[in-house]
Amino acid sequence: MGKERVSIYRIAKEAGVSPATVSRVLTHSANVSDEKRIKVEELIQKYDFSPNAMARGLSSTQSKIIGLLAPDIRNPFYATLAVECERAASERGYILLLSNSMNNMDMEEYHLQKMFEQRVDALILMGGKVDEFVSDEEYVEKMNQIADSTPVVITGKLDGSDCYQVNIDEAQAMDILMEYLISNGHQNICIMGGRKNVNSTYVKRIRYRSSLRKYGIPFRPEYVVETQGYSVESGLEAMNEMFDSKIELPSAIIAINDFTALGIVQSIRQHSYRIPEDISVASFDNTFIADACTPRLTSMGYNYDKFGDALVETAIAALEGKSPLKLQFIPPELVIRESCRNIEQ
Amino acid sequence: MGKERVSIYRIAKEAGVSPATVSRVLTHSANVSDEKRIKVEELIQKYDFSPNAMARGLSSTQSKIIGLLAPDIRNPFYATLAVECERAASERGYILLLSNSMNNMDMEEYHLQKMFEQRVDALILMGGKVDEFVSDEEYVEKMNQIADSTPVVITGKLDGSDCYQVNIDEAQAMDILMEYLISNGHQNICIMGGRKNVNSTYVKRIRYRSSLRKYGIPFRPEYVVETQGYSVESGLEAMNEMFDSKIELPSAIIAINDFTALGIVQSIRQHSYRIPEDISVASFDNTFIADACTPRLTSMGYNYDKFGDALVETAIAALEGKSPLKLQFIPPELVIRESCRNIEQ
DNA sequence: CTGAAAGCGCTAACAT
DNA sequence: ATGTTAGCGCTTTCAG
Repeated sequence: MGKERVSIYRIAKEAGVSPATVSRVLTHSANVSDEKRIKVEELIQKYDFSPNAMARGLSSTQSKIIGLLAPDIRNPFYATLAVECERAASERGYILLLSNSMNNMDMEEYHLQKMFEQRVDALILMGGKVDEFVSDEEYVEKMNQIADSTPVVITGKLDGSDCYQVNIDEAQAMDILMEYLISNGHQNICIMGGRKNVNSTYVKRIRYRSSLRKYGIPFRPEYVVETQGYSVESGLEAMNEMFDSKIELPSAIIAINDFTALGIVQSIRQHSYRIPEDISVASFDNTFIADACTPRLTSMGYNYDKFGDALVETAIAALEGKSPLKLQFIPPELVIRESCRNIEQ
Repeated sequence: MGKERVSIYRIAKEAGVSPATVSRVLTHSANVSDEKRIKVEELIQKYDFSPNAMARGLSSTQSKIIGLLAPDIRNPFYATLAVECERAASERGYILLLSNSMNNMDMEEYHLQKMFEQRVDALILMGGKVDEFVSDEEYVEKMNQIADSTPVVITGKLDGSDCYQVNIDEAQAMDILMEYLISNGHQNICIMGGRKNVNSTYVKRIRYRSSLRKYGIPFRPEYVVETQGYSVESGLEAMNEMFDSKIELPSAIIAINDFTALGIVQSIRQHSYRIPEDISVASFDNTFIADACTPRLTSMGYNYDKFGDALVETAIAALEGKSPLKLQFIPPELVIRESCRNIEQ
């Protein structure tokens, strides 16, 4: 370690070329004679040299970093998406800088700040503030300010913002799920979990009602159950309350996500009902939870790998000055397992 | 955007001071007269200026980034640990650069390379190669090479390496769990899941046997069940095989982790046995899975937030030239839920 | 306490 | 095809 750190200067001197030439072979940005190129490559090999990303970024004014701000990767939905974004970014020569906002404004701001300091080339935002039904004005203003210098791609919605949006087609997802349940003879269908001020939840409820209308099934307000959280516990408590109330039990329950479904399943089992014999349960997201649950959950899934691709591709297209679509939808897919039954037979 | 980007020069000029002075107020690295400091701070506020981390890093030769290489954050164990490391790093002014190796050597190398290019100040490695019982010689050599210039902290083991280690005390964890089961009357205890060439698994098996010996319980080799993976499916298959074989069913099963436990629970239920009435199940890691399972799983947990602190603190101490402990252990804690019963009554 | 100036390691014109 | 020369935006001696 007493040695001079190796830089392109060191390589250049030893190879008898200029630093610029070393840079050229490093970036393939221009032709270099075979002779010199090979010489330089040998030295690079010899010293196991790799260029300093900070210097490169400073000089090129491109960090080759994409920032990804998620609410909490302990939620498998975000973990899966994050992993796919990382893959997509790597495939395109970018690094993913992942942070968790923990659903906390201060944290969110802190990480946004740090990402800005790193001069990330683009920003991907998911969940949290960008998923609220009524967009926070100040927040929108701040995002627009960022979007002014850095492309911002969001999963969710942010009214009046300059951001690119790549969203799950929640509407279609709910339509498909409702059709599946109704065609299996269900009429008393409950949608359980979530807050109406969360956009994705709002959209699902809207489509739930329009599906009912389409099939001529009367809407029962008590079958739309709001919960504060999107957790296992939320589902458990909501379902317990339904048992405690005198509400007629639905034949099928749509959980707002896999976590909530898990809680609902627990409650149902604790009350000695069987799934799907007595009650059918379906959910959204199709994380590994759906597959790990007993019985395995029928769930609306998304092609996460395409989702990651779309997010990252949009970000990169935007930062390269191309104009990607402002709004894209990821098609949902119904994954049928053992938690729903046909009640007509 | 036609405007000159704001840098410390812009601030300096407008404040009538030198760039060095702006830098000083930014870093609090030296005293600046109140008058000038306030003037500068006002301008910083006005332009919403934040320093370019690449320039700062290049100049100071400190990136203030800690790299964290995990196998796969879709596994809640790693997700939890990653979140805690991120928190710990943030609290100390560092950024966490998280990547997933996906249990793939090429990916691991790729991300290690990228982290090196970013000149991360320290590296935290978990799972994968650093958890193999027989350490890969070439890998050790490479890690030592990295450790030569960058502190490396690992969770796991790497024989003959210069790395710092922060490990779960697997031995104590197994001892506690065995004592709990045995004191609840269990004699036929099975340990299911994992590969013996994974260090953490190896240690658990060793202590399993020594616990048996301590309590004078005969060792039955058929009660040590190896699986290739650490997944739900691994557990399901292993338990199914046990049912298919003519082996006497154990009264308690220790799963190598929560995932495997989940699979085991599924298999047991499919075979119409009850938990814990017929068979007790316990596991390691105490992720949210243990709490979400039905019945809720008794599991050996760790204080993840202390774990994250230890990892990050060790990394930072090392990079600051202090000499943290080379080897530290995180104490385990038994979380008792409803999946094990006392069979003596 | 403050400013001038020299880098940090690379890329990107601009020459040649 | 290759070398020279400026920077990129900050920190850090070194003077004063």
